[in-house]
Amino acid sequence: MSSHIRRTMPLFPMGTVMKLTDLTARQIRYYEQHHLITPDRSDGNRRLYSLNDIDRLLEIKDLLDQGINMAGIKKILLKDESQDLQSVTKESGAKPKKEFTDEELRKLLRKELINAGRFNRSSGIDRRFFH
DNA sequence: ATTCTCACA
DNA sequence: TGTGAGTA
Repeated sequence: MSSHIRRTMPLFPMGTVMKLTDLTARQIRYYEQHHLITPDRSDGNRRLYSLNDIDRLLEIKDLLDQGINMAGIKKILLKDESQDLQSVTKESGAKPKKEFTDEELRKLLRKELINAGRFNRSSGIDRRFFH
């Protein structure tokens, strides 16, 4: 129950998500319009993304790299969502649910703390996870 | 310095 | 989807 909170808690702003996912702000907002992600808003109407949102965006990026268009991505993610709401998936095989491991999170958050204090423009965080 | 919304050569 | 304008 508490892990849900951890993943749902609004944490990072646009800039961070951009670096983490290697997606443009335009894309990230665009996917939101298509209900692929639902980040919370905070103070001055600024988006705050949760770990779930990050995972979601990374999945989208994967699908994108695989040459799948928005239509396809929508189908996949939205269908996957309805499955979660309905029943426990155990019979029809494996549902590709990719989530951060604790170690990955450690790296990301550490990187964040480092970049937080300074004006570090050289991104390339997730180049270590994919590619 | 960052992010947001909106609109389009 | 990119990008620039004008804000908050």
